[in-house]
Amino acid sequence: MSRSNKDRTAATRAALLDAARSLFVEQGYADTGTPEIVRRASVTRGALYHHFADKADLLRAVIDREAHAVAAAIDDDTSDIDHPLDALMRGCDAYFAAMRVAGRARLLLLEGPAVLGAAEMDRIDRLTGAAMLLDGLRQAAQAGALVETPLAPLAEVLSAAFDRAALAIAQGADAQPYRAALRALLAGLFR
Amino acid sequence: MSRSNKDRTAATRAALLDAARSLFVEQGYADTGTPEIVRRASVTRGALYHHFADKADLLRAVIDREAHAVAAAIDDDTSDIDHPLDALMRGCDAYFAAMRVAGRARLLLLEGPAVLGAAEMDRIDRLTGAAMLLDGLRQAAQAGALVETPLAPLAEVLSAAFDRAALAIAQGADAQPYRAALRALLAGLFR
DNA sequence: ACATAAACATACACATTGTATGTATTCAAG
DNA sequence: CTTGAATACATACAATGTGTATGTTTATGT
Repeated sequence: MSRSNKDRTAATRAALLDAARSLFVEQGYADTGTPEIVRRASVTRGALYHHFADKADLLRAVIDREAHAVAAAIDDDTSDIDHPLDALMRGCDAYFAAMRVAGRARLLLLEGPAVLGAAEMDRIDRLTGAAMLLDGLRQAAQAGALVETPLAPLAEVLSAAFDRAALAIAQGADAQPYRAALRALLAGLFR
Repeated sequence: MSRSNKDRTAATRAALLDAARSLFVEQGYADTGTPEIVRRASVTRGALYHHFADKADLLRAVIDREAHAVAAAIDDDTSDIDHPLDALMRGCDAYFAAMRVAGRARLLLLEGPAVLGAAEMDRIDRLTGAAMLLDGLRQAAQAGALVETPLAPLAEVLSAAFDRAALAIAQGADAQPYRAALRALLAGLFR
């Protein structure tokens, strides 16, 4: 039987993304070789380098997929809430839940920044988690409920605080204290 | 002339640390080979592997030195302040100043976590910047001036917020807005 | 002075990356 | 339905880097 080119490409790319994701999570990006990846994906290195520019480009694709999944999860949980502080705190919980998916924290918070650089990760973040946080803050500010301070940098550093908590939780820490700490931070911004 | 073994070791290690630091900053850890490092340090790869277990161990040594420099700088600037919030805000400024040293942010906040792992970086952090932040919060709490919340996780996520700001500033962003955002965060914790 | 150990230097085995080149499969046009 | 072109791979290769094993020199303690 013969598959269309579109199907072949989709299948091969998916196999590579899945194999790469699992290996990057198990062993880290640097300690995973392309021979190992293609073996697990049941394709050849030729296929890999046909679909991706290099190993880093493969990681970027893996991370893109992961970031969009997180954004979608948060979006689902916060779309129908009106009070700004409530929405922020719900978003906070949704983010933690989404980041519990095995390996996600490592990919998005450790390997990504180091391999792709902080600038590229910022670009990805802006399409996903950080954007929602900034939105939430904007709405709160319009309601006049927020302290005076530039919002974009505030969202950025808050986002980093969330990230750190997510990483700690992903590595086995108890979620409750972090949840409390972040809620205290958010609440402190309201007046 | 003959140098003592202690002197030889010190000189060789210093040359390797300096060469590695500059190259890691210029090109990143992954894109810097040991042949290039030893060339710049005017030693051989044999010397490198005599003093360090592997390439990652060399990075750890570089980062250790960097972290201690940051801690010392903060300590200098905050040792003689009594009001807790003042001390925290001064510590904040001292941290930003220390992190402006070229390459420091990249080493401590990008390469370190990825190569050495979050756990190892936590261990290093606890000896340096994060420890001082936790101390400051503890003093504030004892003065009864802080909101109710577990201090260790709070210090951890706050530390991450500082890190993110330092990274942005190191990459050319204006420091003022970040300073304002972090001060707003700190101030919000006091009642 | 001599044995020992530390501090290098050299050579090598192995793995990995990206590329270049070759082949098979699909697609588009006539 | 055939044919040329493009896409999707597969294979082979060159270059480079890592860690280790082994050799050599220099200091150290007795």
